[in-house]
Amino acid sequence: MDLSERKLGILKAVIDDYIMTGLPIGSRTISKKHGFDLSSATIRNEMADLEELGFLEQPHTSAGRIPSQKAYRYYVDRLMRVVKLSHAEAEKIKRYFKDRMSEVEQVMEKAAQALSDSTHHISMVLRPQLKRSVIKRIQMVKITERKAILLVITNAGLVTDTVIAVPEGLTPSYLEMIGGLLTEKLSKKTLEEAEQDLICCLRENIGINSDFVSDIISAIETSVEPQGERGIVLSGTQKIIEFPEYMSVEKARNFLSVLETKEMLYDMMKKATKLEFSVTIGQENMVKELEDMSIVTATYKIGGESLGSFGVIGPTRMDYGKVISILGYVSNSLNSIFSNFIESDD
Amino acid sequence: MDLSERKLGILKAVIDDYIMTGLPIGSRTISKKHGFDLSSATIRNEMADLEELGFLEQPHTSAGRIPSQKAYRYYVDRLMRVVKLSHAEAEKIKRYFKDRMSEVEQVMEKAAQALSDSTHHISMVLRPQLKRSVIKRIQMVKITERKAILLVITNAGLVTDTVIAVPEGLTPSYLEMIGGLLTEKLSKKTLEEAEQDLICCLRENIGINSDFVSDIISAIETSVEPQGERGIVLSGTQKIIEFPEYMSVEKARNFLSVLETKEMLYDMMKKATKLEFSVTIGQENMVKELEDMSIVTATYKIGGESLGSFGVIGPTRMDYGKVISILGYVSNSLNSIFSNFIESDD
DNA sequence: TGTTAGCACTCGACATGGAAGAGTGCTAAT
DNA sequence: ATTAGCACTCTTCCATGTCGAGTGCTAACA
Repeated sequence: MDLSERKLGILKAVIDDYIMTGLPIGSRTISKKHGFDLSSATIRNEMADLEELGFLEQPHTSAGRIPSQKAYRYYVDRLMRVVKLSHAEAEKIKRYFKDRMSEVEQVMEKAAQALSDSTHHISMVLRPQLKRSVIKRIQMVKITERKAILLVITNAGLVTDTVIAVPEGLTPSYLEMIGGLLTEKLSKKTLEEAEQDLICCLRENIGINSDFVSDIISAIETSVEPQGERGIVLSGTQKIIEFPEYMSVEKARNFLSVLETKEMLYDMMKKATKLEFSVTIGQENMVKELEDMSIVTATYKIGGESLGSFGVIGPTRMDYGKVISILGYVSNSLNSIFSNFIESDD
Repeated sequence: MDLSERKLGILKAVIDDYIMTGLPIGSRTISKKHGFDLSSATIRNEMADLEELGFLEQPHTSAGRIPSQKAYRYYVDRLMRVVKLSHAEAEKIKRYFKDRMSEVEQVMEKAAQALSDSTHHISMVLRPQLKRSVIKRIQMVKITERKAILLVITNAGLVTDTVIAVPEGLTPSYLEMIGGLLTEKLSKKTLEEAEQDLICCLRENIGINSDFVSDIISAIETSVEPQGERGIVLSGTQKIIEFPEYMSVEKARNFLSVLETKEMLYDMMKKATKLEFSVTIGQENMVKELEDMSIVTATYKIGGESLGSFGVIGPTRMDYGKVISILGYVSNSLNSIFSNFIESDD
């Protein structure tokens, strides 16, 4: 699996060039553009070797070569240089985050926009996985005769709020009392634990109108894990038409239908929450519809813990180096924004 | 401008057929498919007349004819039959609204999805224009040491909630007091009036930390009218690739850039709030990038007043009859959902 | 007078067939 | 080990020809 210095150089040249142009690269191009002091014939021999090793492919007999998936993998693992962002690019991203933001929703949206705008790929941002964050308080505020807002406040400084219906005639102080009860039962627990508790043993302990209680419970539950559609934010789906690889309407449609359901992406992103960076190239993702797409992800932290991930999805021919450096930059931005959400425990 | 019965029939046949197939219609097709007892030659003569009158156009000499914008206008105003939705179609829409929903955001999203799914066009839903709804109460709830949630409760039963920063050391009861003060000053006023008041004469009246007060004010202001991006929900933008008229990448891109900025759409939708239904065909919309798109809108009511509009945008070749009946159905659905948001004034 | 049949004509869609150009593999010379 | 040269392959592009759909016009018909 060890390639000669020269083969490495040629492989890198082919990949770099292909990432830029999207066109198969011929031996002549390489001997000219990239200062190798070798004739095209020599390069040809080397390229033939690389093809035999599975790093290059020919779309047809007399076209140039294009990198294989194996080549991209090798590139990402060993050849790639993660470039530092230019000042202009960094500024462009900063601009998205310049408003002071106090709501997760808004931050996610901005992040998604910044990503797709900078990378020119479709971006995905996973909502924070709050399961492991700890409840500080639960509070209910009556807003009209029959409605209240349920606030769940966690140590991550994040709040989820849901409007719930309340039986007529409940006094505000009564609601407050229930809030107090819930806080007492559930505070110091993670949302995940709380969910368990809610299901099994809360109903009995609070001897009130049971319809109301189950409303509250389901509200807390959905706030813990907003599923599928609401769990992931996409941006820049329009970008696909810019990629020649999706000119075939058939493919484009298939791909879009995957994006629309989101389930698949949601699962992937959730797994990716464990790794600081991940790069999944082509068929590595095991999903047929995405077999010539790559997915690059990174994570963000809230209170020191990786609670969510985000990334981009695009054709395997992707400028991995640049994408990764952009993700890194956004990751830092998110971390610092979210750190403002947190307050030291009292 | 009065056409003979026969010309009318032929015109309708051409439009109906073109809406279905997207292909130019020849005289033969019409004499065969649509039970006219006339030969193709006769139809040809009539079509030549219709072309002279500006209702039909020929893409090139020996193709069939396609309807002109004028024809669509005529069709919508006089020829079209608004078909009743089939049971299956109605059910399909109902399914989107089956969950009990308590938040405007969610309703809008579902409505947009239902629309784009049923019409196969891009759909747009305008957030309720709350300016004219009346404030009932303003309340602040402290959630952490330095944060509070600001709740604005209106007679439309709608709540906007924003997280705001509070100076350290403010007691909950103090916040409650400020809430009470604001309620006293602003309740019974429309949000629009309230905005005026806030700007000119509130600062002096409440002699507190002025940074904090202006935070509150700007939070209320943005809750009154979430501009541009946040004021309109789009769905189904992916649909464009399904339309042959957008195969030219250049056009598609232009169109998408209009959608992305949203400003234009926002203005249109806002104007449309005044009319129960509106149909804007092709160049009637005065926007160059949308010159071969049509926009059909309807409105929804909250508490008897038209507070928002929604609609679809698609190629002029659009099944207007069906689209309008779908909009009608969705309008009813929204009205009944929102009526649950309201509670009788006390 | 309105309708129809017939015919020449036009134009796009599609298939066919070189010619040009890019790139390759192989061989022989350096 | 490298390179120049050459035959070969395959795509792209353009010109050409054919087919079919549709038209407009004229003459005949009811």
